[in-house]
Amino acid sequence: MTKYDPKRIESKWQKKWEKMKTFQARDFSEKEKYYCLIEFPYPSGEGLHVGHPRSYTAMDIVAKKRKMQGYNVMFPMGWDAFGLPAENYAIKTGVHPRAATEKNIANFTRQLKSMGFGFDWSREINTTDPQYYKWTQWIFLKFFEKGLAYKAKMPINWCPTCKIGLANEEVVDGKCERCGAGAEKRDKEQWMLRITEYADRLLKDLESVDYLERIAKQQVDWIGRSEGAEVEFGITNSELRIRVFTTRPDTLFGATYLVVAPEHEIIKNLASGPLRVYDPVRSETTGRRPGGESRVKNQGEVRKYVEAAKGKSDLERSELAKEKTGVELKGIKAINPVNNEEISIWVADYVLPTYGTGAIMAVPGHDQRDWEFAKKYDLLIREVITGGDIEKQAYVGDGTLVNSDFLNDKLVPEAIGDMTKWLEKRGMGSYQVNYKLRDWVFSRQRYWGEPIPIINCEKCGHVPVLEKDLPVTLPDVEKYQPTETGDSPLAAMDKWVRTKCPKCGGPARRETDTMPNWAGSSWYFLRYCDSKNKKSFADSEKLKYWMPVDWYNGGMEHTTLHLLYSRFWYKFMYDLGLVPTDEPYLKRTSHGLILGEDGEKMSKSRGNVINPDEVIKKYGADVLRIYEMFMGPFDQPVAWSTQGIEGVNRFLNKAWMIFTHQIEMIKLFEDRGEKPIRAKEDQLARQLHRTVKKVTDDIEKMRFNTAVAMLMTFLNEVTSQAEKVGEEAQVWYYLDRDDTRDFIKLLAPFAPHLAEELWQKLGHTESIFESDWPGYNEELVKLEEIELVLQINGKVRDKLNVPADISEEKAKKLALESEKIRKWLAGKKPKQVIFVAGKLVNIVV
RNA sequence: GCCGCUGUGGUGGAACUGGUAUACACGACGGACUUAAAAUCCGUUGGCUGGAUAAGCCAUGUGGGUUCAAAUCCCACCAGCGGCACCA
Repeated sequence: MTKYDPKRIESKWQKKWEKMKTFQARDFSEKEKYYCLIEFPYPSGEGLHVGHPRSYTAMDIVAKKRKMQGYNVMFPMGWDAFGLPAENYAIKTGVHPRAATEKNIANFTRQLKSMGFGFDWSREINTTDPQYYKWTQWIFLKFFEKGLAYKAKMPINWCPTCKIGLANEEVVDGKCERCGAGAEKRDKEQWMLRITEYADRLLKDLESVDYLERIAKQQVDWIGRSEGAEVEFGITNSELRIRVFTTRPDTLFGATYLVVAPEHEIIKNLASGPLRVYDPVRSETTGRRPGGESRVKNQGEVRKYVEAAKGKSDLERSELAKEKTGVELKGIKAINPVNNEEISIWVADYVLPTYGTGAIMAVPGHDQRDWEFAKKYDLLIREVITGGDIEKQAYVGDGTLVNSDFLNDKLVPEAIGDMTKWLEKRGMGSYQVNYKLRDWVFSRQRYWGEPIPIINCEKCGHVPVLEKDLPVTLPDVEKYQPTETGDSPLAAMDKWVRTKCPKCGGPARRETDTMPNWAGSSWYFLRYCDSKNKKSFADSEKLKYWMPVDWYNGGMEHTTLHLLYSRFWYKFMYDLGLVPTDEPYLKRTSHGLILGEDGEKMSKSRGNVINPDEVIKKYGADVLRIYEMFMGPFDQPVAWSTQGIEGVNRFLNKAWMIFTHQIEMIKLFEDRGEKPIRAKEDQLARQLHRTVKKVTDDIEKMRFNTAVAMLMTFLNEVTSQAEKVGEEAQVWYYLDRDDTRDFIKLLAPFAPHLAEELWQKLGHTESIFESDWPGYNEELVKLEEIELVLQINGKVRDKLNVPADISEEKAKKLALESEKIRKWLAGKKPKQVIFVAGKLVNIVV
């Protein structure tokens, strides 16, 4: 008998599968299609992380099972290769991101191929390939054409020392990661995508797809729909107005002050000096002087506060909520439209510019944050809803209205409706649906991304690059560092920047911003359907055949951004008639992170990184695959265990030993024209049927850990029933050809190399993945006999072996006859006897 | 801070819609084989009382509740993890 040698069999089958095109998907096959998708990796310099194979193995198991179930399966792979790390590496070393990326991809490819995944490599894509990003740019132009791409002034992180824009990740504790100087917010003209236009549908259509509950929940919350009213407050001695959004227009009589975000335009507009207005065509800011406005008296103080807020992140601003700060805009007052009361206006950084209108009406009596703020600054707290004690804290519950004129004695829901109507009638406000979701900042002032295909012409404004001129390729630059003006390094490439306007032919300048990493990943699953198409992003017939994705697995960390962005792009394309359905993914699941042995996130600096290459070298890919599935519940984070992997190694060695032996024995019998013995047939056969059922079901529910446990249990059963038979006292495992075949099939998606090798030893010439998935007999799965539990007051007192289908009457009778039960009853009369079929009898005394 | 999730032996975890808590695996301990070690095989293994493989009590983060019955449902609290829009 040969020893289990994963190295030999794994590379052997990997080569064979590639040669035989075993896992290639066929366009327009008559079989039903099944599209399995995993998030394509960013090919980092560190190589494959043991976390990657967790998701890939899971979907690989699904894909292989589906193939055996007769589907035409597509399970593609590609590279999400634009991104910050390659660029920062380039800044440090001068190595072109393209070169670094190519090298990393080669390494990733080697690593992935050594795992035995059934990827269809013929469809491989790479977001940094001009033939790919040509279509990313093309889709952007569609957004531009439809008015969903626009420019707006948005804050970026800015390091005043390095004079460059920073990604959020590069700001650590409010400081620039490179030099340690305090990072600031700085306004910059940015390309935006109007995702909010789709907020409604992104929310509603979640009902039509099968996403894991917590994934759908997180999306719903991220979109954050709320109904309420927008209310307009006038300002004393001014034509300016402040609009606020509130979900509680019923409390308007209790609004005793307003709070605006430090970024709110009213602050600039009420300051002395010219009103600054940005001219998008000329890319500059010009001054305009508003006439006869009132002025804030404590401008110095306000300006200082606004400046300080620039150095804080949104996170800090809301985190500091315990100690809320603010400054009153002295000398001006707002007018409450319902009662013409003059109320003070404050600026406070706990109000964020990005939500609602960037201004709120404060109702300290009925909002806890407002209440704390009012207590601190000694502002009026007025009760307008009964039911609480506003001296102690804000009352946020239901109740009837008081101190509210025409709303008095009404209940909250009615008051909301009445107030909204009242405001609408007088033009002071309106019913409004508000979303937390914000438009998507689509510009990056970076090198390693898709150039935004826009040409800025002095005469014509923003002009799209002609379709025939796509792709706008990334030019080589001398420096990868963003420029001191905050523009991308492309801005320094004068030759590249200077071009002609496609509309008027006059001199014009190229857009130098690039797209965010999310761009390429927002539509990659479409390109897989037709990855080599030169005429369009993908052939519409092929899209019709393959889309939508049947099952998409990825990380929880992508739930709100990537998942939402790609749904948005897809819906937009659906509206243009470019894709066949209105949702891209039928089913979405998530995997948990793999942590280091210390329970911490794996990272170089912690020194707890496990390299999959080393694991494969020591144990083989099949062991790594099964260990990653066995280590814990798939959707939860689990810590790596070097010891735990030993158990899986033993399991596969045992499987190899048992089956190579038994296959020889079966052949021996068959050669002699005898039927192999299958004594104890009943027990083992029933166990096998149970195993088939459990593994079949568990894969669908992504409960891979219990599926593996079941495979182990079966093997334990096989060994425990083995006997020595014959003259040479050979071990006999009581498995005939059919049993052996079925078990190997169950093992195949988990340990494809081992299973394929055993399959061949059984005498098959075609791949095991061309065979069919085993079925089971529901009758044989059922237990014949059960252990009936006898309880008294819910405590187990005795157990009886009885037929599984025992009747209620008989079970109760047996229970009361039990000696132990009689002892516990001690002559007392049972009050109640409860019978649970197939489980227990509980006697209540 | 906001949103989402998790908490069960020495460890990773199992327990389907409330119904035998601790499957499977790791580790530990004892034994077999071996000159020895590794590997392999067999046995024991939640805690406490007990000579016991007799009997019993206590255990699913903490405190309460619902129920004949709670790891599972409800309320409050504690701890940890993920996301928070320019990391991907």
